[in-house]
Amino acid sequence: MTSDFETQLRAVSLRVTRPRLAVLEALRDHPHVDTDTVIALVRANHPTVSHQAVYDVLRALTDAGLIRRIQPARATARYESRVGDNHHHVVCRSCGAIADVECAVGHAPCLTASDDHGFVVDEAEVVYWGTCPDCATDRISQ
Amino acid sequence: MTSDFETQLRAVSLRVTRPRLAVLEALRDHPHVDTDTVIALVRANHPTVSHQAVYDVLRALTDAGLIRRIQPARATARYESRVGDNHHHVVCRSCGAIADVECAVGHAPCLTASDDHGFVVDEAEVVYWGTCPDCATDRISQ
DNA sequence: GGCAAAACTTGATTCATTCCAGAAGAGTGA
DNA sequence: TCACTCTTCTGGAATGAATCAAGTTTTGCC
Repeated sequence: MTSDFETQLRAVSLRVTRPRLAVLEALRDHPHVDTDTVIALVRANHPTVSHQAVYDVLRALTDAGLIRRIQPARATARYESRVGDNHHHVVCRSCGAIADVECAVGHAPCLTASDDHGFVVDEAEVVYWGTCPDCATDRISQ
Repeated sequence: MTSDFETQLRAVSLRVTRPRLAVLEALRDHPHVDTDTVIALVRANHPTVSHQAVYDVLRALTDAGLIRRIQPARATARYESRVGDNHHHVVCRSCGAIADVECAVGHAPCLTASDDHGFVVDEAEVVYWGTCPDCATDRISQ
């Protein structure tokens, strides 16, 4: 378990520290959480970790590609540990809930822009906007 | 020209005010600008407009669907006046430049999630990440 | 064990965005 | 055209996520 994260960290030549392991654990157990929640989760087990350390760790892990930062409009940054597969997200407009969505179309035609304006594109990010089941129910019952 | 914007505003039952017209003009002439730039552009013609008014107007116009807010990760909010067609954006990782991209695939298979988790999806937003021509050139020449 | 570099702690700061109270302006009916 | 009402705007202060800075601790390596 922990040694798994250790391996991941070493693989990208990052040192293995308690804050980093704690962040990785928190993200494994709670996908799509924002920075504040990560801090709270980490402190549940390691009360002395500073918020600055969490920001630092999140940035380091993101740069290293171990976690992914997602930031839908009008929301604070969220992170998830699932990387490598090109999956996407559905975001609820009303409550901000996020769920994973597999990339429907196999080799992903949507990942190729029609006219790239000379840009060298290396990733396509898709965000589906809508209403989650809970909010849809609320709206009807009101 | 101006009367065109006036019509748009009235169509969504928003009052026609100088700040609103100024913001719409600024966005027509400068697509993909951030809030600060909008404020600067508006003040070029109407020096007395407060920053709060611009924030207010941008929100009102966004809610009304006259403009669209785009907010790539690690960047401040940007706005564009092109709405209605489902076009997407290429964002340069290094300088933040944004360019429009037509939706390549006609009726857009990428707009349909494979498993929507019960979400009612009404929009799919695609962001292509990469390097713009200028930054690519810089990198090579260094 | 001991050393250098990387990472962490504490505390302050920045900056986009929002909140608030009062003033001004737009639309409406007489 | 004029007065009235409600929306919008002005100016200033406040919020909150994220970053910066200085000094201390820890990690990985010899």
